[in-house]
Amino acid sequence: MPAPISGNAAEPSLDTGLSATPAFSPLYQQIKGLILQRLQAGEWKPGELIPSEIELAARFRVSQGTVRKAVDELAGENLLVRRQGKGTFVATHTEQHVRYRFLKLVPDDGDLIREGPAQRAFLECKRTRASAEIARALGLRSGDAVMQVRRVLSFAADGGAQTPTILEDLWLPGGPFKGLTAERMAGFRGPTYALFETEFGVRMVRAEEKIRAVLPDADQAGILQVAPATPLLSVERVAYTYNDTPMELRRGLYRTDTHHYRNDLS
Amino acid sequence: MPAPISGNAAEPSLDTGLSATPAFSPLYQQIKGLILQRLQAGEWKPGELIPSEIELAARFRVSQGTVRKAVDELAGENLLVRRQGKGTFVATHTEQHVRYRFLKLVPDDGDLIREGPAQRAFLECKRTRASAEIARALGLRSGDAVMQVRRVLSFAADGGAQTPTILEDLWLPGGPFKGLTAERMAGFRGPTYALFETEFGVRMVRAEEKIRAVLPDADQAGILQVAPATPLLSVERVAYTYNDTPMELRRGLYRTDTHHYRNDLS
DNA sequence: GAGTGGTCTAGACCACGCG
DNA sequence: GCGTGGTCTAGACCACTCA
Repeated sequence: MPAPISGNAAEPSLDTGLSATPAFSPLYQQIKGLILQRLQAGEWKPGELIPSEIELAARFRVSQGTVRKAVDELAGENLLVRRQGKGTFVATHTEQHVRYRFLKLVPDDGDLIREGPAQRAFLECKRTRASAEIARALGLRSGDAVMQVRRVLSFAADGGAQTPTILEDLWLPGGPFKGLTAERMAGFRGPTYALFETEFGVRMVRAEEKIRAVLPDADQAGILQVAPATPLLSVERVAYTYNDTPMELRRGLYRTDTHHYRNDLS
Repeated sequence: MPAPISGNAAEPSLDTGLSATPAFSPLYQQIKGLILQRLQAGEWKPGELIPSEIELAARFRVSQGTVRKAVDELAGENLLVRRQGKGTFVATHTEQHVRYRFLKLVPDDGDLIREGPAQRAFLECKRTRASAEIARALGLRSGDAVMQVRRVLSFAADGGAQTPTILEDLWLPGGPFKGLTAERMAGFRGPTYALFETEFGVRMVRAEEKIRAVLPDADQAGILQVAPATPLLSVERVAYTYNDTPMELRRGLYRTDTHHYRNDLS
């Protein structure tokens, strides 16, 4: 139980060699950092209950209000989930009441009902070596081992027939994802990121997407059952775990004839 | 200076006819509502300094901490901007150090420098009547007066030549935007939403976008100087002012050969 | 130095979930 | 009824801005 600072009021934390700016950091930020460390270290695992504010306050030798502000920020970043009367939990993709937290493609008719969590078909799951481009995105070196997955998501149209709507290629660093197979992915109930959490201990925290309009090649058009001249959304995503470490590169092709990519700006 | 509640602790606010649930609302939420009212009423205008926390606390008969929490939330929603040592200001699109807060199209080479705030050409600005579709999006009735604007944004390519990249059609309710002309828009320095603020008193607070991949018609292809078979991003935006009132419908076509739509997920 | 927002504390009470 | 997070208060001190 490290006492993060000495006095009562905040002080410039550790002195970094060149102290151009004293780099004042509020106490609650330091507490936030300490909590983050424990999350990264896997001390508190996704879905688990973390110590109560009062206990954390005692442990860190600060007031409950200071812990509260640290936890507030972490909850705002979707790393923790507060539940009044129960406690504070490590956020998870498993039972996140919003399934598909990162999937912004929604049916045109505002039906959020999501007719069954989409049908997934895994076309490929192989171990390969990272190209320069893939390596750069994942923070690896060219030639490093990576897992490559290709899958198709189909959504039920009006009649109930499944329409292939998303074609995705995933690249994952070979180390953490050793042992990933199409069978394991196909057999898993729930979001892919939930599988990554429970089976590989990798929790995706945030992601960046680059979106373009493109035409599919013959292969892609065939898989998505569209004419070659059909414009599609190209969605390139890099997903990060704790500490801004990239852990997934994903290239998706979205049909937008019955769905659209929805984004809220503020 | 209305005292929002009677006692010391929070109480269920006004009793709504059917009191199925007492609808408990924290004090700071009520304060937030009161501040919002004043913002909507234009009592504090964009860019202006609002009263200090201490004065607001006195005015509302609550503690500074309660005002602080209300202001914190409003700042989080980009309605207010806090500046330490100076005060709290009403947010504005004018000098928002991030120009183009709602424009997510960025050059492929991560250069955020934004080579000159884009060159704008206004092709049209006319008063028309709302179609059923436009009316629905803007919360009007079919046939109501609307302003319709068509413009092209061009960005400098490597050499320095301007490349037409965005073709946008805007629809605005005729009432608030009476007197809008292409000349006024062309002559205005700064973001369009800043013009709306200073010239028409309409402040855009948030927006929703629906994105698809499409092919341009002959007209559109000509304006954007692309082949007819070039896939483009279709970005349909509804922008809202206070109180979730829609005030703009915007349909954009984005070229994505040198730029991409960037989105951060968390 | 005065005024503003920012941090930190300590204590009280409330709403919620659960046994 | 207990423990949790949620709200509210009052007061102290710190960091920043500007005259």
